[in-house]
Amino acid sequence: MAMSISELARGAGVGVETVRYYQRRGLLEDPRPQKTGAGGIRHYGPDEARRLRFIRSAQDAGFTLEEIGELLRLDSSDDRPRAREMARTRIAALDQQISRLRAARQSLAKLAKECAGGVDGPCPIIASFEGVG
Amino acid sequence: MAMSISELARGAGVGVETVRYYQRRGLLEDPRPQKTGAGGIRHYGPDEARRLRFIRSAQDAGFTLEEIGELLRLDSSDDRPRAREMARTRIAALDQQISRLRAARQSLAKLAKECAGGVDGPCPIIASFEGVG
DNA sequence: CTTGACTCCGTACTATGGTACGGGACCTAT
DNA sequence: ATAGGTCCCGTACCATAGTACGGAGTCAAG
Repeated sequence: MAMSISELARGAGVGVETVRYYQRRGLLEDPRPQKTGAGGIRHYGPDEARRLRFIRSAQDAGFTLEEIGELLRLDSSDDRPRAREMARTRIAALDQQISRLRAARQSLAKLAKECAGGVDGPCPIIASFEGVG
Repeated sequence: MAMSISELARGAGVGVETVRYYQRRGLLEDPRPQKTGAGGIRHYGPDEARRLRFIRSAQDAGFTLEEIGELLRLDSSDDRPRAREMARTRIAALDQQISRLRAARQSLAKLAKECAGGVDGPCPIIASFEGVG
């Protein structure tokens, strides 16, 4: 049940240094300040593991660590409007980004196709992107 | 026909400093080395403008500036296999990224919905992402 | 022929998200 | 009880993609 930092890290697919970085950023709590003075080895439970996985998911969703910090704070507060707003804002950004990536994919497909077509000579890489940006 | 650096930059929606940065990186040529010694004010034509727009498009497609440099070099070489390979690799990465973003969008929609549902108390932000990463 | 906008150039600084390093403490198996 | 593997801690460093700054040169208009 109680994990070491390296087990915690491995469980989320990140490095130990990354976990420690998140602690420094205040995204993960450092489970120990109340202990009797001396600095000893930390132990982590499923809560920390979930929190860490959440951080990675939220990162995949495009939130910055800064925003993730806010989300984590919201998770235990009652500010629903703020949480909804953040979600909506990010969804809009995601939709935009997804369309951009789709457009980019189109251009690349075009590039690959045109490049496969001719027999020799350079393929028109720059031209393949014309009228896209 | 001949533009100043700031016109070139504006035309691509970037800053002058960014153009100069790309020149330093070797992505845009510096139109002048062969001129008679003295360093004077550069003038840019439609070629440079297209090249700059390409850089932005390729960035949207997720290529790094390093990779864009390679693409630009490929554009005037005959290495079609390499160009196709880069395109295919990037398309695969884009497809992955698009799915990830879609999944993230799902989670966020869930978060927004659950957060809108209850009347008070915190909304389960972390829980909304469970089973996503 | 000066003023103000723009340019050039080099260097330094920024933000983001880590990654590495070195020394000491600690824990476990032999 | 000692060797090897972890852990803790602070500090430093890294890559990417710019952005800012200061001083000097240049250019067009009034």
